[in-house]
Amino acid sequence: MPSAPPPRFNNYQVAEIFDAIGDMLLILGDNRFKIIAYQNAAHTIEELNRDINSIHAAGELRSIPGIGQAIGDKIDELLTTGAIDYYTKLSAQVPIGVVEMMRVPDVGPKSARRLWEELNITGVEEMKVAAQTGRIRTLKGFGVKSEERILKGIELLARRQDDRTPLGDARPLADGLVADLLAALPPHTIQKIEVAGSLRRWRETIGDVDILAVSQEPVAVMEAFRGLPQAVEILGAGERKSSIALPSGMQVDLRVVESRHWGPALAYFTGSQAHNIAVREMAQKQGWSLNEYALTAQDHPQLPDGTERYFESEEELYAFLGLGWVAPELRENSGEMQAARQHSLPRLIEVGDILGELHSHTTFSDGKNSMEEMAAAAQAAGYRYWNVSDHSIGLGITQGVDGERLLEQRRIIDRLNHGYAEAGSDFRLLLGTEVEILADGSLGLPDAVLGGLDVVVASIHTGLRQEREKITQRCLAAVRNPHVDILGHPTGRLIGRREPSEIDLERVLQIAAETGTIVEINANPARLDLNAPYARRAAELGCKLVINCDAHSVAELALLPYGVHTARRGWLTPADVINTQPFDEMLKFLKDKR
DNA sequence: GCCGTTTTCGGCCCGACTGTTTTCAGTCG
Repeated sequence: MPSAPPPRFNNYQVAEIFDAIGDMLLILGDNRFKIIAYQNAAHTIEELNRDINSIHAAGELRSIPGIGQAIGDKIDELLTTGAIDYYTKLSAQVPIGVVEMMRVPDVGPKSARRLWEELNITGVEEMKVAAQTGRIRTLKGFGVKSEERILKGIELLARRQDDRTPLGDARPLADGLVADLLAALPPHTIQKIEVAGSLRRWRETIGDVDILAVSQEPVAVMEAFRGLPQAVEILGAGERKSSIALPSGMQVDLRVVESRHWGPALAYFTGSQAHNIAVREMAQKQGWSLNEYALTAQDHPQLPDGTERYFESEEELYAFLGLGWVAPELRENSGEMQAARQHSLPRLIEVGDILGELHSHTTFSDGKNSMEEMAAAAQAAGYRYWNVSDHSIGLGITQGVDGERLLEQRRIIDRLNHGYAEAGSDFRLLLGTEVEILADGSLGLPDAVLGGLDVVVASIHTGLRQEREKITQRCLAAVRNPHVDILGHPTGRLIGRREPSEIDLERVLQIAAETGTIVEINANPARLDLNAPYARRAAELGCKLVINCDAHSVAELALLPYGVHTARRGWLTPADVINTQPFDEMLKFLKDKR
């Protein structure tokens, strides 16, 4: 009897298993470096820009950094048999509820293990009851405060539905906090202040907000920070470091350092942890120990131990170590250290490089502003060209455009373009559509209509849950259509709300490269689709990309930085992105469609 | 458990804050 094929695991699911193994080993008190190895492997797999199944099939698991013999074998076992024996045995040993207890802030592996072994507590709810009834204080080393902290932590955990905040929510919150803090203090109390952490790296979701400041009066700054009206909870209160919780449950940390420490401090608090460790290891090889304040000589060939070096900027610190300055978006220990050593870091794309927008909506479909209003806003924002691309009819949720309404849009665009030319402006409108890729792979408008348009964006909005092969073929049919210029938001994901479709992106990107189809990075912070790792992969495969706001209103023109910084996280240069090009050159890329 | 521009064995980043302590472990980032 033929056995059923093992279930398919995606990168995220594989990473979750190795994360869980790491957590269980933590609770069991196993070798800490072994635990770090599992955590690193999980992190690497989650960030991978290729499907782990295809890497496995190619026999290339061991070429992934951080995957060696043991973990490589376990991945092979999982993908071949559908399970990992080692993981199954660990799961039988450590109750899953004990692992979950570690998700409560201030409950770590040591506490979780003692509560489990000494009080027989095997879940968050049991832990809550034990804290409420004063059982926990009976343990040596735990007191009333410990119980209060645990209860507070459980409350905090419940308040935030998800433990990470989308970038698009966190960024304005952080900027608002900085403004409020500055306003709460006498002028010039703070000399420098910057949002660091994963926000400065423009990660698509944020765990907590890190703010770094320089001030001669750290205590006053700390007090003002903890006194902010947004602070519903004080999570920590030191002389130079405080933490607060916002109503959403998100944590914000503020650190105050001296001016001479700014370089190492900003680098340190920007992270990522993996990047920091790599920088520290480099420093160590040169006889320096690096912390968030300074380099300190340690086994240095010429200098006595304890000799310190300070840096007022990150650039000086990196240069001292023989490294080019690494843009925060690249600091993920995914090749940037090697490039920094060789001084071959790319000239990353910047917001100012973007000259036009090729995907936008108006009141002809589900946009909030008219064509005239959108065009005026685009022109005022300094764009040189703007493509009006309303949804094709039949999407159900919106009205849309058909051949006739497109003719109406063409008349408006011709009139407006004529006006720009008359006024001596080189700003130009283009007529396009965001045509729906239907469930069977055909398009929502006939080729004869698409052929008359300047720019065709093709996207999927429905049937996103189709199985892998079906949705991949559906998308490939659109990519191969000679009228389709751009593939819009390729995976359809909505961060924190809707998983990406099962689409085989590796294959889609290959065919996009072959056919000269441009791939979109959708700048809406809810989408960021392609994501950074796949944007990087797309460029590697020879695709050209476009960064589009997909603006549905004048206000959404402001979303562009989210797209550009995602492109930067994908190592993209202006040459990779067609809407950095002047109008005529950009059109040449569109005509390159094969 | 991983890894090698000093190493295939012996390393593997570093400090602030808190609580329950009488000098430090746990947690976090």
